[in-house]
Amino acid sequence: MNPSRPRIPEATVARLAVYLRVLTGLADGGRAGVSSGELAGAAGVNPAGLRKDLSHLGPCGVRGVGYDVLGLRDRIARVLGVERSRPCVLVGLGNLGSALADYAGFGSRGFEFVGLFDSAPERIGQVIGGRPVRPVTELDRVVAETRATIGVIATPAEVAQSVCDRLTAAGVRSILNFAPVTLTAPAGVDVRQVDLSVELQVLAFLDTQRDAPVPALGGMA
Amino acid sequence: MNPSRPRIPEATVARLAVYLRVLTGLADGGRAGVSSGELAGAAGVNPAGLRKDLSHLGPCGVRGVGYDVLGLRDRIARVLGVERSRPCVLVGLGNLGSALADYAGFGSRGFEFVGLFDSAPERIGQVIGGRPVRPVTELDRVVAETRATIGVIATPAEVAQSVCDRLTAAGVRSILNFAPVTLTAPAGVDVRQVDLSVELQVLAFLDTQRDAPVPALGGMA
DNA sequence: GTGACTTTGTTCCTGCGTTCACAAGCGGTT
DNA sequence: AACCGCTTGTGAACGCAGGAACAAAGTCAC
Repeated sequence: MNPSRPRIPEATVARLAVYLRVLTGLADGGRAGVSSGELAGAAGVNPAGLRKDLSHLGPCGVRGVGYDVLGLRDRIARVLGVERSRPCVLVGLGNLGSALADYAGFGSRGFEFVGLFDSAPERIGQVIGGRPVRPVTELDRVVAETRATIGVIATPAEVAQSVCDRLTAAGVRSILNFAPVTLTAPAGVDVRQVDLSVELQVLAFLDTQRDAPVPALGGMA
Repeated sequence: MNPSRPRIPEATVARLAVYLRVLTGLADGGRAGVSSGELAGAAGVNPAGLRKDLSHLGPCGVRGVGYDVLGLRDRIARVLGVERSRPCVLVGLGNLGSALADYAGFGSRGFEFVGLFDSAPERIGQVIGGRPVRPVTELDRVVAETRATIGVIATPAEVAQSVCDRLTAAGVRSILNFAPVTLTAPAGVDVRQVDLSVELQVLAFLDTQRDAPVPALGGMA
């Protein structure tokens, strides 16, 4: 129903990325068409919800038939902005940072790490994922030169805020933070937090709740 | 208002884990008391929302004064089940898996990796985070012996489903999956999906939307 | 002992996301 | 050419999360 851009819910955007991954797999497998039911099953969501998500991009299926795999894939890719490659910088090349830099999935999804930065001298010069690690002192210059607008923080928690400050000062406007701290950024800068231990703790809570659904009443130990 | 256990929203549980991290930091800093406003600021949420989250554990603050840092920390820890150490197994010791196994934050939050598993012969025997890497053939036995109920999957996407099947067959009932595939698990098994590229794509979309907020209506700068 | 201030805990309300159910439309078949 | 089955797209209701405002309660000052 919508023209194209305005107002796509964030939850929908996250699912569109999942659909895109599933569709890419189907396309590689040679599939030409797919129904909402099958696609929803492969993505782990409700078929009606999937159709509603897709309705935000306008009509893109054929009634009575289903969706064209390649067409839908390209359409979602265009909406998500995967068509053009986006320059990103990554700060912190510890275990997690190295994993991110080496992850092939980013390149095929329109992300290119144009700069890897670390403060440890022994890491400078290492080549990870085809890119050399540079000292953080070059961060501002590289961000300005490459016009990178996305920054990923995979540093220890203690320095994450200062890295965030430097990134925003250099012009980065979207930050993905893996450090277990809540970052403060200027208005207009979007920060997304991924806390691995939080995910685990939610899992542990559900585990606890399943073991002891109703303890006794209210009395504590 | 609630006794203690039944019905805490999942979104609240995720935030409780964040509060717990902030409170631990305050406690280490020697702080004795804290108000909802300050705690909310440090956690990046609304003060009223924080109080509502905390109300699920019953009254735990003092009106006119605030919250006792240590008391609140212990209370949240008890609700989240951090008090007792939970045995977890981790499958896939690539870059990401190694980062997880080596992450000190898990141990201090009540998670203990009692088994690290990989299928690559060159990784067997390596010691990561103080634990040796074992062949996946020992997975079933170790899960049974340690009674591990939580499994973490950090393998390539192609084998994630088969690893999931083996974990559930061995008795694991909570799974945290980092592989970019949608897993199918039996009823009663809780699967949480963390897709790093999805997070990045949501960020990229918001970036795109900001650059071109209205396609054809409002003129751009 | 009384008053006033501070902060919590709760309640109401608004908005969003999700799900269910139906109408519209297209292809295949006779 | 007309019918029938299948699938999409949309409209409406339900439930939930988030935010703001108010009442309860405890402490500090005098």
